[in-house]
Amino acid sequence: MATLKDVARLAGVSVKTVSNVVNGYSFVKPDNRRRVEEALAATGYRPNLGARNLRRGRTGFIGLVLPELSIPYFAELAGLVIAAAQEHEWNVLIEQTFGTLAGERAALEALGPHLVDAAIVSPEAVSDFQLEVPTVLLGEHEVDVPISRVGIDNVLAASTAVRHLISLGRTRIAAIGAHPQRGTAALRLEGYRTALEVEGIEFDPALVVPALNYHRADGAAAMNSLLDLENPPDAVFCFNDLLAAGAMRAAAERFVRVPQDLAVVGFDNNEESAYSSPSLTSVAPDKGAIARAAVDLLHRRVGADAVAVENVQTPFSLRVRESTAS
Amino acid sequence: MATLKDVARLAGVSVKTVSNVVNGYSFVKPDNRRRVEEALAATGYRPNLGARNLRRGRTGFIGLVLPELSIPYFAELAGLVIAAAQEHEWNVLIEQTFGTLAGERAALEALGPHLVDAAIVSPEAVSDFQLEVPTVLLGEHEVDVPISRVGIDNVLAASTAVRHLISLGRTRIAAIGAHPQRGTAALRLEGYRTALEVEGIEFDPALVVPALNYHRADGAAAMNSLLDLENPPDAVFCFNDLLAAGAMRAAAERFVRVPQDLAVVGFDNNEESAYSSPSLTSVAPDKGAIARAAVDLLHRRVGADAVAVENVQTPFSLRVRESTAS
DNA sequence: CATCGTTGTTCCAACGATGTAAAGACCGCG
DNA sequence: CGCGGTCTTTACATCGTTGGAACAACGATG
Repeated sequence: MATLKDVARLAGVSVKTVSNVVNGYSFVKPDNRRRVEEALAATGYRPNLGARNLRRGRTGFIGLVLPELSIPYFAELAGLVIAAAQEHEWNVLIEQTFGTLAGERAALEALGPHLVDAAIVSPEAVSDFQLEVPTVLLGEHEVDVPISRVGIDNVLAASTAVRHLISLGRTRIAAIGAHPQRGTAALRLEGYRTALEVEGIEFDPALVVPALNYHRADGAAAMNSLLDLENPPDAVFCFNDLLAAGAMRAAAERFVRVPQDLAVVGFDNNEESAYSSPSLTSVAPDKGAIARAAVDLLHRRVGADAVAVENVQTPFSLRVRESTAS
Repeated sequence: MATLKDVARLAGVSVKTVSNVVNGYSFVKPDNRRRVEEALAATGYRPNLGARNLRRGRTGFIGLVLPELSIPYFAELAGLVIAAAQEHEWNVLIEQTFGTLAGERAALEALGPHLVDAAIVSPEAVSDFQLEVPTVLLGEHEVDVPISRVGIDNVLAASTAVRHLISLGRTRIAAIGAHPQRGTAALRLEGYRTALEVEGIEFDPALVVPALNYHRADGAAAMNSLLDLENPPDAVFCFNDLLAAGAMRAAAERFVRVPQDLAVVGFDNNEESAYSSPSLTSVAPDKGAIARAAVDLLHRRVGADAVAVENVQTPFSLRVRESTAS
């Protein structure tokens, strides 16, 4: 592995001159610059990032803390964050929390200034933060500390989804995904209730089903409990697409037809949702916009002395598919 | 940010003694050890990884090169690799190639010894490697250089899947996913042909459909072309679950019933495949075993002088579900 | 009591890069 | 020819850590 020293020796100049060339410093004699560039090419020099960052006081990494890569929403998002980070010459370090308090604490603990320049965190459990690097939160989970956020208007998005169901003529509309701690769940529930109220449909607490995790199995379990009701729903709003996938699966197993007997809306617009049978209507956040906004915000923040709190709202849309065909 | 120096000053000992305590060196007077530990706790000291790795000649990272995180198989695998890497105190750096030659070259170019200690690569296009760090390949894509590999027996797995279809009494069995360059595709095709031969079914080239990418859309397109045949298949073996998802979607759109009119088998056993309607029979590689084997292999390799080539074969199973119910 | 080996601690150099300051080269101008 | 000013290059210190050598303290040994 060639170092600056090797290149310098080969080019017959000092180490610093090579460093200057590498970093695009203007005042280098054309003749020397040429010799250095030849030596760089000849040795295949690549800067040692550890050393460079040690000297510069940066690490060149940002942390991305999320529940689990096997959840499609977070996998898609992670891919987009990696792409966005590349624009700023950042590498991304992914930490999985599995949605647990202990996991989130461990991940946040691990991401000090010694490891990352900044962090993007998608919290589900922690509320007390002890931050050492610029951080931006994804989603709406509430925490005690003022931190910048990026996300969509969950209340509006949820109410849009539910009003879409109502526009189909459905009146017994269930919600799957209530959660005692998650802020995002609370907001989506609020949007659900708002939509019912606006449209003059009475709120029935029996139609709101909690989900401890947001996996497919939870959606299936919730759907089964709804179908066991004396007066089952004719539509269901699921707080993410995995819950919806589970719900549709459970409905199919019980020969409940979607959308005829039961209209279903999801949230997140996972790629798979366009290909399920029936395909799933879903709230589609602009994931690319979220990733870019988060990374750009951190990029502005790093090195800045002011610690302003920004809230970025990214756009969303409703993708109407077969699961809510009329 | 506290450094060793700060801790040393606080504890009234030399920097090296603190370093010794941090690194678990035995010969430290109990009294000093106690004082150092108190000082460590008081300052909340965390080692600067850049500096440590600079000194040690390590980086503390391994690279994971894969096509795309939005492909569920790779997302799930990435999550497992991250978990496995943690056991060895490694952080994982993910590079996406999007399956292109240029992307793979760029990713491999970026992962020198200055950035990672080792790399796990899932290649689809490159064949000429220029490796600077210990590397292990996932899958069976052929390359010119001898490198260690981890993966399943693709021929056996594919033939197992196809023989399962034959055992259902199907005779016109199609294959979706042939690809001119991908080694894995060649092996799965070989397994397909082997199974036909063993079971005495004539090979019909019209039933083998290529797929340039392995996304859902490609599976749908391939399925449509198969259904346009004069004599369409009664079963189809898809080289991954995404192709199968697309195929099932296309079948549903044309009112072809799965499994009655068409049995479908996929490959990879994505989590979503258990929840589709109908649920998808799929070859299930043990992804956890793959991740662990790859990381462990690299861990043995790093620091070793011998450059032996190992080939690790991990187990797989066939998950039979509704798409091949009889 | 001199010697020795074992413990425990410190000092110094080094990993590879960059910021700073200062020295050297070179120019035009009076 | 000497001066000041602009380029251009260099030596040196430094980031935080660890390896190695040197040194100091200690009890045990003959």
